Amino acid sequence: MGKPRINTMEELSAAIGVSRPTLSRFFQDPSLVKPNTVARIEAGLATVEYIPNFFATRLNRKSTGMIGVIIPYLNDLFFTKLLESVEIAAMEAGLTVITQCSHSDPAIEARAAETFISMNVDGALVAPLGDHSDQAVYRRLQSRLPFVMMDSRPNTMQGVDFVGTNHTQSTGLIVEYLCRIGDPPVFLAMPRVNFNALEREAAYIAKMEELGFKPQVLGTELVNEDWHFEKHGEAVLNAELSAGRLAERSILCANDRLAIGAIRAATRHGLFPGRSKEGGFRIAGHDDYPLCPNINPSLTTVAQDTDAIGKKAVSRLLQKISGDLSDDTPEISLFDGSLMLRESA
Amino acid sequence: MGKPRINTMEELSAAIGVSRPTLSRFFQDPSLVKPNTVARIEAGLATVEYIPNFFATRLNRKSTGMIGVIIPYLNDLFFTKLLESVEIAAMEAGLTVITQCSHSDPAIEARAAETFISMNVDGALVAPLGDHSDQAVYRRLQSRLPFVMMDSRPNTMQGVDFVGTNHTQSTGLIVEYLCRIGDPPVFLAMPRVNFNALEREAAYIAKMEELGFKPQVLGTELVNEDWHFEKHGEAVLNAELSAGRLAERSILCANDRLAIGAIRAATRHGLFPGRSKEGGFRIAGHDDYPLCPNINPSLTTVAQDTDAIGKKAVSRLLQKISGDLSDDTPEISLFDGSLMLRESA
DNA sequence: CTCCCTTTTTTACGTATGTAAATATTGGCG
DNA sequence: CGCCAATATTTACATACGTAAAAAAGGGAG
Repeated sequence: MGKPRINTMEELSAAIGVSRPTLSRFFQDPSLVKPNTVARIEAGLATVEYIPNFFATRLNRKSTGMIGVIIPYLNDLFFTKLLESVEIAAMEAGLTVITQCSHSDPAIEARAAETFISMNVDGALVAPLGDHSDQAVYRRLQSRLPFVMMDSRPNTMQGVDFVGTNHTQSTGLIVEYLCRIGDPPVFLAMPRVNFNALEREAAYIAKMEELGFKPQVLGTELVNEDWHFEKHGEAVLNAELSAGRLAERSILCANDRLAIGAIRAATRHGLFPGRSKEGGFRIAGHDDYPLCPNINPSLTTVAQDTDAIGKKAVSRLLQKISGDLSDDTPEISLFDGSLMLRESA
Repeated sequence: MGKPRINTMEELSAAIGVSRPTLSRFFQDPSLVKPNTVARIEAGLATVEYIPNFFATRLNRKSTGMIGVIIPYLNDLFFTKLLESVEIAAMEAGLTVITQCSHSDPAIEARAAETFISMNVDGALVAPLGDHSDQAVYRRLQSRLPFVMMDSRPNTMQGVDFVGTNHTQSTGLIVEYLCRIGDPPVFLAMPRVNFNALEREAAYIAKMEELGFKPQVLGTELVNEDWHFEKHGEAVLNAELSAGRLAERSILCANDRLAIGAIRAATRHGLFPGRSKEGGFRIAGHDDYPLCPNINPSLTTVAQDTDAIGKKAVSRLLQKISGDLSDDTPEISLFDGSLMLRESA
């Protein structure tokens, strides 16, 4: 529209006849200004086009009202769900979220951290890359601002606030289910690049032994260089089936994307995993990837509570930002997984 | 590490004995400073921990070196791929990317636009929401800064720079393929909330008529309120198959996620779409969603060149930012789709 | 009408850096 | 040794707003 554009608060002050400090207080919190004056300001604002400068606003405030969020990958609906949950929670708390993606590159992750520090964000939330990460980056953030890790945690980062899934519980749950209904599962793992995958593998082994079964882990060797989860799952199971193995077994995949690939391998061998057939060939996953209900067969899995994780991460960060912590012991919040029974197991 | 922390350039100047303006020039571009001095500064920087303040840096520059990017959804790997391409291209151009997601909410989209203006970003790239968007938001951005739309474009926004797919070509390509190899396809559409879907529908109809076939469009009525693409595709095809229709037809879905749902519906009716069976039941999609190769059967589709779209959007935006345009006619860049022949059709 | 309290305005300074102009320094060369 | 050019430093001001203190204005109660 043709509203006159006003660039600074000074000009605005002149235009609507209210002093600049009063305007400043109005933009921070209208309740600090007398209702009568508020009305005058709002009437004036309706007349012009003015947006306070973001940088000038933050330059001399004690709090920027921003938090930084780093996720490792964009092309994974799990992180995307987590990010959505975080962004909504932060928005409800009135925070501006600056999201950065590492794109699988530790150097980019490090740069994102620098940016956050440089922006004086009130706090940072990071879902780390796998092994590759330079953990000095996390320690740096940890030492400079309120900091919470999400999803997975390097085993060398024990003194940090963390929010994630209890993989011992979640993996135990599905191992127990698979053992209860049919054959004890083998575990389709992946190359050791992901902390969570390792935790799940360990949880699988522990639960199997607890139940008196012999654990069996597959797929820890790299299949091809720039592998994707689905391709890896498909390749590993395909090799097994081609060798005449596993056709009557249950297969627990370290995550759903591996399972999607495994299902494809099975289908190409004429096998249709399913729980209908007692004791027969079954495939299960972990995470409850959004597409699980929509594939053939739909994938039995154990859901991570991404929504709870995102909300908790934000609320914990806010708590650390506000500074009213009874003690400064790092808080580890682990949410239980829940069984999603579908067709595949 | 125990490096002393230095907060301002003034302190840094005192600490390493180089004047502040020189430091300022050094941080903007070391080549503006004599190599000898550069060495001295770098030696000093290695001794301390200093990061220039992001806000102060941008406050008084003519260019902030930032661009804003808005995408409508996070939980869709198509947008995620596009965003990745954009972020990488921008990074290579030395730009800081501020990403905001609309989360299907026009109010959030509008707020994101305000944030960009308030941040003095050098330019904005937006993939709009569907119908719901308040188009005043786009016009506002368009009038205030270099602005390029991506992916889809409201038909009322004709005077804007746009980068996307040539849906007439891409849809025509797969319609032609389907007609050539077997039965002319019916079109599985979706409720009219998405501009691209409409373009594809129109392209389908045009190509069918060109080839002398009668177009048939399904699924334009809303199935349930908070529908997802997969569920919609599944529900629509399920209804048809249950009514004894379409079992021998070819089905072209407006996008791959609909197709994934359609395949599931087919499977549950004992139908396995495939191109092996000449003239038989087939399902095809549009987009080349990353999971297409991994489902059962793998999905034949037409790929959007998200990488080219992202790169072009960034380069066009840079061109507008630099301001050296021979004329100011909006540029419309449409990339062709390419056929991805897989198992389903 | 005056006093007192609340709110606003005025004034002034702070935030961390960019930027331009004037001045000083340095190095190379004749 | 001295001059010129390149570079660095000094000085000063600019960016747009936050914030605090002092002064002024406004409004209600007595």
